[in-house]
Amino acid sequence: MDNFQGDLTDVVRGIGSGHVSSSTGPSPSSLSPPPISDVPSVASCQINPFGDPFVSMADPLFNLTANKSNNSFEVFPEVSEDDHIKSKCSVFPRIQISQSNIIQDASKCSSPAMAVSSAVAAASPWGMINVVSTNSPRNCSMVDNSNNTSSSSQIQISSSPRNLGIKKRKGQGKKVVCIPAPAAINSRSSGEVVPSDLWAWRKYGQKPIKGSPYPRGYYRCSSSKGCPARKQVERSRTDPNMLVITYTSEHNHPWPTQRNALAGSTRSSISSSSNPSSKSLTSIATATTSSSSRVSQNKDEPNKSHLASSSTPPSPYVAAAVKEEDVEERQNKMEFDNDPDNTYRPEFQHQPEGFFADLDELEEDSLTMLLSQGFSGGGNLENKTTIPDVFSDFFDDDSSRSL
DNA sequence: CGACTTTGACCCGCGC
DNA sequence: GCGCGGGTCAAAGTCG
Repeated sequence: MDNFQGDLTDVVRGIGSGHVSSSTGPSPSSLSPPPISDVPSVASCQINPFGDPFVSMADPLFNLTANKSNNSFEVFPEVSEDDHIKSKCSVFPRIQISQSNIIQDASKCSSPAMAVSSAVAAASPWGMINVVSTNSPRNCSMVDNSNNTSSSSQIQISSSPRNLGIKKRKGQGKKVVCIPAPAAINSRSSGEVVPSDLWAWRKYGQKPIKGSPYPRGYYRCSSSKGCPARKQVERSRTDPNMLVITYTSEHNHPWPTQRNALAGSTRSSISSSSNPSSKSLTSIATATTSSSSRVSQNKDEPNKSHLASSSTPPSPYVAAAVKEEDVEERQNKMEFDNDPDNTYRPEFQHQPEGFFADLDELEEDSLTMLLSQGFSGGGNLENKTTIPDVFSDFFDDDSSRSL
């Protein structure tokens, strides 16, 4: 049902594909994104037990220089969870898709921020992405951007035992992601906006939540049978412009393959796929995710929806490491890190070659779409970064699609 | 026809 | 023990 909905993936994609300049470090104040080459990478994208690309991916395209010494977790300070995401941003980094007016928000945070300069950001309603992992009490959360959602927004990712009143299951960790709701563009009649990611999600329920005027949607991973991964999507009570997405459980399967990704993706409640104009409006928000992939994954353009022909998520997205709340999960992550066979592991910045190798496996259109999402919007490519030749064709070819 | 969304009912955990 | 609220199930309907 999130057909119209913007996608986290989209957000990420925008980031990654857009000229992502990211900076981590305690100087959020630097409003001008450093040249890509100088930009420290966001983080090592490490494990994302949930398999969510936006959670853990770095941006290989731009070869963000990762802090090689810094593996993910350290990059992102822990943040606490709270039932309501408060508008206090204290200690965690943000990924900022910097669009001129966006970065300043970073200064609000005392924590390291990633300034992501993205041409795409311009086209995207989401200017800022705040990826957070949580563990410590009350940290940042959502910035009150009610007034500037269009230009600035964030994605917040946190793990917490009980986010938003969600019952915690044993052994499960949760990640909460807050993103600006692509409202009008991606909302359906219900008013619900459901960002999605590269996984295929199937809605299995919706419930009104006490204390919130907005219902919560329940989704499970449909990329693979028996996958326990679930997510809940609801609007923030404190800021209706923000969506709070809670991921629960991990995917028990590799990154969805093209086939899997397409599974159940044929439906498109939005006409965007067939309607060029609407598509252009929603391309950023919808084009990529599994769910969104439903939108974009039309039979007409079956290959455009996913990155997924490779078990390794070849995501050029800005990555953020998420710190798990549970020790167990952390251990699992560590295991992931140490596990060469881990299929989820999007540690691209450390393995650029591997990344490109994976790209070969991707279907051209998938990549095209992916990349186009990011680059087509802003048009600042030339001065932002050097795009590997391997992608140039995609950009050229695809830019028109998203425009 | 298959896969999805919708939605009411049911189940379960938690607090009182 | 009971009630509330959240999470899940599953039938019905929708869509491509």
